[in-house]
Amino acid sequence: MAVTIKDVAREARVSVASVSRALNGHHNVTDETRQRILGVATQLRYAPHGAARSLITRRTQTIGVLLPDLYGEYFSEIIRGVDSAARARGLHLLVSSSHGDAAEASAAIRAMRGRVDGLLVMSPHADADFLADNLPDDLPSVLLNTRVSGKQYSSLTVDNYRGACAMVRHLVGVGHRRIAFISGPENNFESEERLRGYRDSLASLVPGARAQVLRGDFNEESGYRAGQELLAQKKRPEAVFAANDMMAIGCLFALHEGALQVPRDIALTGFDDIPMARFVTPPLTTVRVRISDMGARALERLALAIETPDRGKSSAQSIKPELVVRTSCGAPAPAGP
Amino acid sequence: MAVTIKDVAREARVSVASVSRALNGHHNVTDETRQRILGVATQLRYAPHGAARSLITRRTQTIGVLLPDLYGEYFSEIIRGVDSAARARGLHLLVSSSHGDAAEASAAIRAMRGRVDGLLVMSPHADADFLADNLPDDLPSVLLNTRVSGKQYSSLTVDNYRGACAMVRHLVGVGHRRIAFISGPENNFESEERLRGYRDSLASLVPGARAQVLRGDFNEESGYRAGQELLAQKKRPEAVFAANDMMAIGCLFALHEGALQVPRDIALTGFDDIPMARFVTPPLTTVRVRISDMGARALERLALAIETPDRGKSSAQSIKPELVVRTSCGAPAPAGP
DNA sequence: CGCCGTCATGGAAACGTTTACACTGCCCCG
DNA sequence: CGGGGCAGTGTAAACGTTTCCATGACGGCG
Repeated sequence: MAVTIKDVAREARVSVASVSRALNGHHNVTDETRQRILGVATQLRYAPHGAARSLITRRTQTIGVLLPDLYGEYFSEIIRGVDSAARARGLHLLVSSSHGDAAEASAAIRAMRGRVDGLLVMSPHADADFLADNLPDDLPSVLLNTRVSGKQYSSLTVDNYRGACAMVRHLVGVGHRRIAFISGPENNFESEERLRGYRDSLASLVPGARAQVLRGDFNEESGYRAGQELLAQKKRPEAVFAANDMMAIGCLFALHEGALQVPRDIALTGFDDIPMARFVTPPLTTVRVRISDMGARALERLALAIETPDRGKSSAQSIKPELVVRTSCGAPAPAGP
Repeated sequence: MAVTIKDVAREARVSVASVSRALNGHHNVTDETRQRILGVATQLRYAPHGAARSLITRRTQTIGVLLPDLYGEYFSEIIRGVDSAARARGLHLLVSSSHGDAAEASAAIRAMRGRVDGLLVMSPHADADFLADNLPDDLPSVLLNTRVSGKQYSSLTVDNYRGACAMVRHLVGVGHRRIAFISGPENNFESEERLRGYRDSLASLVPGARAQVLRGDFNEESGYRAGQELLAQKKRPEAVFAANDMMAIGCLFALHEGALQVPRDIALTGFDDIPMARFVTPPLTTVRVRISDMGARALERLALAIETPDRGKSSAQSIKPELVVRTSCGAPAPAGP
């Protein structure tokens, strides 16, 4: 059996109350007894039982993180940001990922009850109904890139729409007119917003242009297939805008196999600016999201909401992404990194 | 206040004992009352309090994961593997990362008491003393790539030594004689083993060869600096073997900036086979570790140890990595991926 | 008809903490 | 010299579960 506070109390010949006080640094305990207790505690290698403690204090020092998936650089960047912010505050992270469907996500949320002080929800397929049904209203939560922005929940969202618009504007500015788009999965908020940005800005900037959308799912494989589709076309677009970097990279490989040079023969751009985007050849022009920063900010927001439950009840923050011009788009890359 | 089991009991006009039995699927409760209880529970949106439950059951359904850092693809691949295995078993993950020094790591382990059923420790700088002082002996643990293999702890280790040997053998086989090495950080078990493999096999395969070791720290930046050092040398090596892929990629960029072609002018190889290794140009010849598999296997081992505390008490498993020949080493790449 | 076994249910203890409250000396002040 | 405050300590309640044990009803069998 593990050593409990009672063992320490017995050994130090005091009550458990005094042990608790001494260990938690309360002032109302003699220096002498405190020293004795601390000595016994370290000697016995006592560590308080987390569950017992948080049962009574109603604090767990833990944040629950709900992710749709852990695959790919995007999500690992997110949790890297979340983790570093959490560590700075002495919080732990209970991660739960890969909730394909709503039922799994719902179960995961329920399982978090009594184990976390707050919830960081990142579910691009979660909608208002799902959240209303599943988010306990006594648990502080922050939503990350979720369809529901505003009113009742605290949220942090990338302005995917404007990011996509900026990219299309850039491509048009470089001189491209026929611009194809590789879309993300259906029913994914981010995916939909980027597509909408593409459609709207193309329509407004290139009157009469026909939007060409290739189906994708955010994974490299689907980008590769889209690239193959493009190769098979007789009249290819001048530029391809993939809804995320991983698909752009997959597409790049397909084009390369088809002996097409990027950007000489065809321009190619992505979205997210995952670390890998700098390393492929040619380096990818993309939309920078500062993924890990976003994770960190989300955690900060949540931590604040936990500390002061009333303040900042439900504010929606939007993050404006930024165009990063490298060479894959055919534009002369600006100086700098 | 959140709804507790008492609320459910009152509403369903039964005792808390019956509610507990009904919800946990025990057989000794009438179908009728069970239905009534279940109805009330869902209607009240009752979710059991995790801390309270695990206080009495002594189970948390959670695994603690101790990582040195969350940065880079290597560790995110690890936790991806761990996570998928955990999910398959219905386990949650309490991650704690970035323990620069032993004191932090020690505190993290203590904080896990009563919150986890087992510990997955990945600390290349952890040694026997540290573990003996800090690992509670009543908590099942699995060590991942840690210096202490064998006797008292259950561990999973990549055979870094043989992996490095295989790489040197390959480079020599391709015809290279002057082979430099970019090392990882000091006091890192994996780093040391890879260096040892390089030294030993170079000495045995190329008698009289001089080992050239450039200091690195596993990060891209240090690989870049090593590349710059190489550029500055008058008599450059024919091949460079970086102790991990990230440094190889950094080095690749430096060489590229110096107008050196890889592999025509100089061969370059890495270690780990992170996903990015396939995507750089030229694709990196490296040593495949199957990082996420390793994480998954480690979790399986731990889960087993938790279920059957006596069996498999402390076995050391070693994973043999595998050479992946792409084009950066100057060898004709074999067919296939 | 009475006894015993079975089964559904309830009461209460237990898990390991924190903390409100009570208690004991002691000092200081009136 | 007595009482009030105060500082240090102990006792016990509370947190929300699970589970042991007791209880009572009921049916079957001798």
